[in-house]
Parts: sequence; structure tokens; C-alpha cells
Amino acid sequence: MAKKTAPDSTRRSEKSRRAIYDAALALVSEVGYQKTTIEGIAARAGVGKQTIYRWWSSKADVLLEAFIDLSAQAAEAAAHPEAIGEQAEYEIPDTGDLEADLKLVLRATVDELLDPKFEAPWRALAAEGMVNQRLGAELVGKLLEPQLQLYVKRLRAAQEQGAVRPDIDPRIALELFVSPLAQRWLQYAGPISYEYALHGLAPR
Amino acid sequence: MAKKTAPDSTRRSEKSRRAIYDAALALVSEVGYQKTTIEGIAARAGVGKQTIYRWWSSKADVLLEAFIDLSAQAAEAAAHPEAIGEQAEYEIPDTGDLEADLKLVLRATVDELLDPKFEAPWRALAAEGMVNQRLGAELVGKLLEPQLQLYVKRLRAAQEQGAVRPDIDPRIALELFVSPLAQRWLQYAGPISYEYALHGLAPR
Amino acid sequence: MAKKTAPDSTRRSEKSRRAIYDAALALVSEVGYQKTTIEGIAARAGVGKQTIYRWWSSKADVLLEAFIDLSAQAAEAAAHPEAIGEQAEYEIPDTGDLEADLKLVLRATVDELLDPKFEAPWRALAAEGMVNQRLGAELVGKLLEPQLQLYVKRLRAAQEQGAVRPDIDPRIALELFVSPLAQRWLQYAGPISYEYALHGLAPR
Amino acid sequence: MAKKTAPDSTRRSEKSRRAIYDAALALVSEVGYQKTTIEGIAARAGVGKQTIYRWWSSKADVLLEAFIDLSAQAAEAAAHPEAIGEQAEYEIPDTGDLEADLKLVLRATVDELLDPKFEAPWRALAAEGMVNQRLGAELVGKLLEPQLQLYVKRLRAAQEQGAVRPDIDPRIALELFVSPLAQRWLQYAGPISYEYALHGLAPR
DNA sequence: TAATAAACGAGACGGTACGTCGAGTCTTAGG
DNA sequence: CCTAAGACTCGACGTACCGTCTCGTTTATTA
Repeated sequence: MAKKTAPDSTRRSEKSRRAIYDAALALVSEVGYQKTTIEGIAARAGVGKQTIYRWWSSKADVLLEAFIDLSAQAAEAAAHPEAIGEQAEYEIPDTGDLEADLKLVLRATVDELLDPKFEAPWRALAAEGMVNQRLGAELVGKLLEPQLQLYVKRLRAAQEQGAVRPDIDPRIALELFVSPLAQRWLQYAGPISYEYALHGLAPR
Repeated sequence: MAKKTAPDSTRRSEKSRRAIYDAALALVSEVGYQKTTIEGIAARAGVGKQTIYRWWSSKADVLLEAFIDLSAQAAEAAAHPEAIGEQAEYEIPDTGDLEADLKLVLRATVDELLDPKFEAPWRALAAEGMVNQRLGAELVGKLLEPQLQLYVKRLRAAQEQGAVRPDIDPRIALELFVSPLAQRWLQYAGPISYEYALHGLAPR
Repeated sequence: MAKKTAPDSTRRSEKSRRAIYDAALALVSEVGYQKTTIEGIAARAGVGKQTIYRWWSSKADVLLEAFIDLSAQAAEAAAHPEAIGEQAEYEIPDTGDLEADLKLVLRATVDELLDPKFEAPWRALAAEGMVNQRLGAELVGKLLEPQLQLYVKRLRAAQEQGAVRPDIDPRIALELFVSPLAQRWLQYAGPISYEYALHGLAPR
Repeated sequence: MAKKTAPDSTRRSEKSRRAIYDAALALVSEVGYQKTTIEGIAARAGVGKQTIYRWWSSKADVLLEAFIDLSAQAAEAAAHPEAIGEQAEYEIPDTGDLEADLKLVLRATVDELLDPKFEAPWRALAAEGMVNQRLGAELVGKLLEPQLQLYVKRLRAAQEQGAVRPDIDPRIALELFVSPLAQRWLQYAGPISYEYALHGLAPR
């Protein structure tokens, strides 16, 4: 049994897609995720509802893609502020001073979490991902894991330089200072100042 | 100006409340939080919709109370399996061996997270709390913080016994091994075996 | 298998029903049957769509009932202009002069067909009834046949008085002068003046 | 101001037109007029929607043309069963016996009304024509009137032969026996047997 | 015989309405 | 006066078609 004949993506309207991304992100920021509706996104984007249903299967999917797109743009801008449009290949800097390097990146992360443009969709997706395993997996795979791999890479380099004990698994070590930060932020469980973000490193 | 006259809680039907708790928890487990509706809860509980709206202001509130009730019952059962109905006063045991004591409790926590009766509502509430600050605060205040304070108390005792460095803030220390566990579980980000739960302690 | 638990008609809102009748008739007259939508009726009546779907199964059904109601009111008004609200018991007058009596009634019929309040819904229902047998049957049974039976009764009386040949079936005889009139009107097939309406009688 | 440049009918695809006629008639017979859609016709005919919109302005127009085409074919077949494709020039036979001649033709008419291939589109068009004056006029002009003129012609011949009173208008006389038949059929108002069809003639 | 321009199939698009579901409010009857 | 029941208005859902608008791809003259 065929699945209703998949749409032809070569004829897809780029303009509509962009408008949908923008509308989705704006609405989530303005009125919250629950009150953001497919109809609302369509109306705001000046697009027929069917155009959304043709390409995405749920509100969460729309938002996920919109957010990935937003993140990609932000990453590019961060990596090459002068040349927008190229493939970002960001890496955590390696000045030789592990603590300073991590501090720098954690600060950038905190800044992003507190940026109102990111906060609402980020929370919404995180929440949705906790209840919807498929979305959760995509979220982790496409957004979270790539980010964490940067830390793993930097930590591995530090191990080779002898700056970190060789018996430590970098994947687990990084969770020790990333998770508490995420937790606090997600649960409004406390201020997520730069100082707190770095506490995880202090016991070193 | 009439203020809609708040309901008289002394005349409240205990039977209906219990039925609503049970229906809410059952539905969330069976069909998920999103598909659980107020109408569905009312129908399943054999109760009028108005009876729900009279005492709670949202689906999330119903579930939160139902879950608090469930947790209280479970805690009582754990503390005094012989005498159900009394006020629980659980504490983390203090055998003098901090690591062993923490292991014991972390194991119990993992067990609860994996118990299907707890998992669905727990996830649903956590997710909702990330997007709805008021609910998030209640969730933390009524469920999470009391639990964490047990750890704080035990850690402080350990400090007095000289088993933990005195310059460590117990509140922050415990987040180091609780948050990664929570994170993994919430994000389906990996197995949350007993072994993993204890990794946070290993580097000691 | 139950059919979704039928609604409780004792609790039905009379106000809504009236508003729906009025809105349906008004819209059909103003914009035509095709462009009259259930949403439009609901909006105009200040009523939720569900209230329409709860009590009727289609746009045609709504209009049929509305039109029956309108006709009943008109019949009452014609029969007892002084006492609105009573059960109409209209009859074709019997002055002894058959031709004069029929002329009188045919004129009234033509007047109704040309009354803009009646024309649009009447045409719409007639058209719908030709394509939808169930509706057609209801239309004939509830609106047309009662009307025709008045003629049958009067013709039978005329036969007893010796004013009409006894071997004629009144049911068929009346179709001879009613059908051509209906046809012309329905098909815009020619003017339906009083004169034409009476042609059917002339060959007598 | 551009006028959208009318299509060049010399380059029209005959194959597509035939396919559209066939699809339209088949769908109306199978699922009814309301559920017949332009998209459905296009899909069934293996044709782009635009090809329909290019040559017709509405579903009713397509069906009207398709039905005219069907009728023309049927008439040709009836007139010259041996030579399909020529211009039909049917006439009511004149054997000198008016009643017998009319009976013959009325029988043929009843047969056509009961032929399932004709019934559904015929009803649909009749219904549409009652609500849409333009279509109604075309319907009468292109299908109904030519048919009726045959009767007029034959009746006039009968008048010249002295078989019919000279003061009777043939146009009106024929409605006396055609309309009741049409009425009954359109309204499912009774059986339209051959006997009934001829009742109109009996009182002579 | 190639070019070229229209009709063609396909189907994405912005829309409107469908018929359904559930939210939250209000009314009725019963205990 | 709390309760079960459920009708009410409202708004969003996801689907079906509308009529318009590109896209290549035939097809059938015209250069």
C-alpha cells in the first residue's frame, strides 16, 4: 500500500519554507508552544495549511526543522561572521589551556540559552522530546550530539596533552558539567550564571 | 461584583477525587499526556466535567496532584510497609559508609524511574514544567526539592564525619551525580543502568 | 453498535434552532444554495457548528426543516391571520363553483412561487430532492403531498356534486394542471402568469 | 490589458476531450453529482486539471457537454443504427394515427429516462438547472426544446389533418402530457410506467 | 528537418469549507 | 449546593477540492 504518493521535493517552494520557519519561531516566542497552532503558523506565513501538512507531519516537526535551521545560521554566523552562507565547521579552540577554553564555550552556551530568540523554541523542543521519543531522538541526534562531540574532541586532545587523567571517559566527564547546567535551566531550578556553569570544573 | 463564589471544600466528594486521580494516571500511562483529555478523565472517572474544573485549573494541575498523591503513597509504603496511611518520614540511611548509602538510594531512584506506573506521568510533568514556569516551580517545590534535601542532609552529615571535604557545597555536589542521571533518562540519551547512576561517584 | 449516543432533545435550545432556521433561509436567499455553508449558517446564527451537526445531518436537512417551519407559519397566518400559533387546518374553499375555487388557489400558489422569500429555498430543495432520493421523499411527503391532497379532496367533492366526470381519478387530473405549472417554474421554461396557471383548466 | 489569450481550439486534443466526457459521465453515475469533482474527473481521465479548466468553466458545463454528446450519439444510433457518425435528423413518425405515434415516442422517452446510463446525469443536470439559471437555459435550449419541437411539429400536422381541434396551441397541449411524466420522474413521485405516460392522452 | 510555441500531464500553491474533537461555560435534575 | 450529565460557543484539527500557477514533455505546425 502506497503512502499517498510522496510530494515532489524538487518543486518545493523555498519562499514558503522560509516563511513557515520564521512564523513558527516567532509564534512560539510570542505566545508559547501550546498556543502556537498549525493554522496560526500558516496564516502568519501567508501559506495554505496543506503546504505545511505536505512537508511536515506535526507542529513539533516544523519547529524542530525551523530551529535546526536557525541554529545552523547562528553557527555559521559565529564561525565566519564575514561570509554568511558557507558550511560551518566550528570547533572548540585549543589554546592549550583546557579550563579557559571550556569556560569560553560554556559562556557562549549560556548566552544562547538566555537569548530570547532561542529560549522558547529550545524549551518547547526539549519538553516535547521528553514525551515523544522519536522527536527526542532527532533532537539529540541533530542538535545535541554534534555539539557534545565538540567537547569530546577537545577533551580527548587534552588527554593526549596529559592535561586530563587518561582513565576518564570524555563522554561521561562532559556530562558532569553540562548536565547540571541543562537541568537548572530546564527546570528554572536556579540561576544559570557563568559562575554556576563553571562550577562543574572547579573540583578539578 | 460576583466572584463566582469559591467552592466549599468541606463538602467535596472524596470518592470523586480519588476516581479522578486514578483515571488521570491511568490515561496518561495508557495513551500519553497529549491524548489525555479532561473529558476523557471525567468519563473514565464517572464524573462530570464541572467537578474537575471546580477543583483544578488545568489538566497539568490534575496530573500534578494525582502524582503527588501517588508518590506519597509509594513513600509511605516504602517507609512503613506494615502501616499504610501514616505520614511518611523517610530518610537516607546513615550506616557511616557514604558511598554505600548513596548507591542504595540511587538504585531506588532508578527503579522508580523505570517503573511504568511512574514513568509516563513523571515525564509528562517534567516536560510540562519546562514550558510552564508555574507548574515547573510547583513540581520542583513539592516533589523534587524534598527529595534532594534528603541528599543534602546526608552529605552534610558526611562532612561532619570528615568523609567529604568541608569546602564543598552539598547542594552543588549532589547535582553532579543526580543531574546526569536525570538528563539521560529524560532525553532517552542512553541507558540508565545502576552502573551509570554511580559513575558520578566514581571520580572521588 | 450504538450510534454515538443520540442527543437529549428535551434539553435542546429553542433559541438556537430558530436562529439556525432564520440564518439558513436568509443565506439561501442572499447568496444561493451552493454558496450557503454550514459554517456560514452557524456564524450568522451565532451558534457553534457542532450545534448544527448535533441535530441535523446535512445542509439540505437544515434547509428542509427551516422551510417546513416557514411554510407552517405561512399556512397558519393564511388560515387564521388573527390567531398566530394555532394548528392550521387549511382547506380549499367550496363555493360550489369548482373553476373559480381552483383559480383562487392556483393564484395563491403562483404568488408563493414568486415570493422571493420562498423562491430560493424552494428551488434549492426541489433540486436537491431530485438527486437525493431520501430528501426528495421527505420533501414530497411533508410539503407537497399534503398540499395536493387538498386538491384531491376538493375534486372528489366536485365529483359528488356532478361537476366532474365520475370516471376521472382526481389524483391524476390534478397533475394535469399542477405539473405544467411546476415544470415551467422550475425550468425557467416560460412565464408563469396567472393565465398560464389556468390553461390546464381550459380544455374542460 | 492582457485577456489571458483564449486557447487555440484547432490544437485541442480530441483524445482528452473524449476521456473527460467518459470520466464525467461514469463518475456521476457511480458516485453521484455532488461527489464528482473536477480533480476526480481529471484523475480518471488521465488528464491535467488545467486541461479541464482551459475548455470548461465549471463541473456542470463539463457534464452538460458530455451529456449532449451522449445524447447525440444515442440519437444517431436510433436514427441510423447502421451508420454511426452522421448527423441525426430524427422526426416523430407520421402514420396518420396521432395517438399511436405519440405512444411510440413516449415509450422511447420513458425507456431513456429509466436507462441507468442516462438517469444520473440527466437528474443532475435537471437539478443544477433549477438553481443555476444560465445552465438551465442551456439545458432547455440544447436538449429539451429540440425534443419538444418534434412534438409540436407532429401536433401541427395533426391539426392540419383535422385530427386535433384547431384552437389548441400545440406547445401548451404537449406540456399537458409531458410535464406530469417529467414531474413524476424527477420527484420519484410515483411509478412512470408506460401506462402512466399515456394517461395524458386518454381524456381526449 | 529543425525550431518553436501551444496544449498537455502533473502537481504544488493559497485558500475555503468540511466534519470532528476537545476546551471551558452554563443549565438541568437528583440527592 | 455539590454532583453527573450533557448542550452550548468557540477554535483548532487534519482532509478534500477549489481554481491558479508553474514545471517539464509531447505534438504539430511553421521557418
